[in-house]
Amino acid sequence: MGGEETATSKAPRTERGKRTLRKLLDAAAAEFGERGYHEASISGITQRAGAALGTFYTYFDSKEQVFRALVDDMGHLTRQHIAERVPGNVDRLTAERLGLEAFIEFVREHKDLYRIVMEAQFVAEDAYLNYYKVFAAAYTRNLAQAAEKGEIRPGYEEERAWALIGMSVFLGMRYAVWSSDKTAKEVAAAAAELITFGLSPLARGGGLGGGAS
Amino acid sequence: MGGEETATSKAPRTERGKRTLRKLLDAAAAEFGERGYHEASISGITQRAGAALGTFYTYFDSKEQVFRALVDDMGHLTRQHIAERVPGNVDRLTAERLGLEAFIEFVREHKDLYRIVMEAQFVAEDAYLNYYKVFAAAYTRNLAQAAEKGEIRPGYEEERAWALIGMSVFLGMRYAVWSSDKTAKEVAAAAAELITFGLSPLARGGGLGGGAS
DNA sequence: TCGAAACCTGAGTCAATATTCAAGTTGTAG
DNA sequence: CTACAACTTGAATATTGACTCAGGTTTCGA
Repeated sequence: MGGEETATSKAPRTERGKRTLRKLLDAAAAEFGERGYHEASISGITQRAGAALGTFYTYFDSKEQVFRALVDDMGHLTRQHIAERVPGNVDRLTAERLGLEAFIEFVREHKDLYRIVMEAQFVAEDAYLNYYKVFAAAYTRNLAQAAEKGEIRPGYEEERAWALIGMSVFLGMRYAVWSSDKTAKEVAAAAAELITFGLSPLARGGGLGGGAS
Repeated sequence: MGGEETATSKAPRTERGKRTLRKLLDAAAAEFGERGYHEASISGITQRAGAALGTFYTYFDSKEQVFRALVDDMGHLTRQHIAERVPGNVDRLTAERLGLEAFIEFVREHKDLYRIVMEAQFVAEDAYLNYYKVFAAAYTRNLAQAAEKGEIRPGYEEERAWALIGMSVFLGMRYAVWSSDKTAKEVAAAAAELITFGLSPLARGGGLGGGAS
């Protein structure tokens, strides 16, 4: 997959240009995040950025292109943030808890960008697909490796990856985007307990986060 | 709560009217499902329905109103379909598996409507919120009851409900909307195994679906 | 310091389409 | 059969907002 660099001809060549581009990207994130893709307007973006309408087209070909750029950006940022918070040497079950905790925190700090990712499903489906496929592939691999090491039960790696991603996404939506009435730690502990032991009454009740609500 | 009946003044009074309304609703589901809310056009809807443009406004006040009507409809249909497939007397863990299986099958048969529900997050956020809140509340209650009966470990009912809904939604998206490369039964079995025992290598490996991929 | 390249400006163009409405057609009660 | 209500029609209206462009201003290497 190639598209690291965006449009070739539109890259800024001076310091001033770089500053303007950054202002426009931040403004676009805010505008799309607050108003959604279709309610958002280019003039809204340039107003937020303190620039003239035409300036937008110095750096972007279209409304859709800047939106896609933001989605890709979010993918990088998310993976980076989670990687920073999850040491490479912990076992899979611990990694799940820390990863979810980091994810929820991240979403809280980037609600706008997160909303953009979700809306990409309807605006730039391929970008959205790619976003989650990258996650799912990495996740599937991690699960398979953990299974080999005996850290988790083997089997169903792909289905589990999608199930776990869905869990994270919805917990992020509910406890980061919609409301922050519980801490990321609490939510992550609850989910980790579920991921580790399932719902079965036979599993040991102690363990991680305690057990009571 | 309460909006069962839609607009009062716009209800059809003759057989012909009822038929036209139904054609418009079906056409709207197809148009929104295929093209998304904003790409969809009223003229697209009326063309599919074989009606004139103005006829749409005999039955609906606006584009958004018909969209909301479809979201509400989907909520009813989904709950009904799942309730039909999950006997009331089975234990919670079995209910989870059957419910997910029914859900995936349902999404496969109603991809258009399902896409509409997801897009509602950006078009009619309150309708979307309501859709999931109803599910989450019911789910939370079911989990609490099951815990009382000793069918599952108690605690974290609300977080678990959202986590499980997220799982279903993403598995539905991946294995029903995007691709049908696995049967609903297979996917449900994998998820049920995860929900029941978690990932822990300590849980018994036999049980439900076997274990190997 | 100079000039070209880079950048900025915002009024104007243009296509799309949600919604209205005045004039017809069909159904049905009496 | 008649007349009114229900329904249908599609051209016209009105708004919106993405995108263009011709002319300025700023930057920066030489």
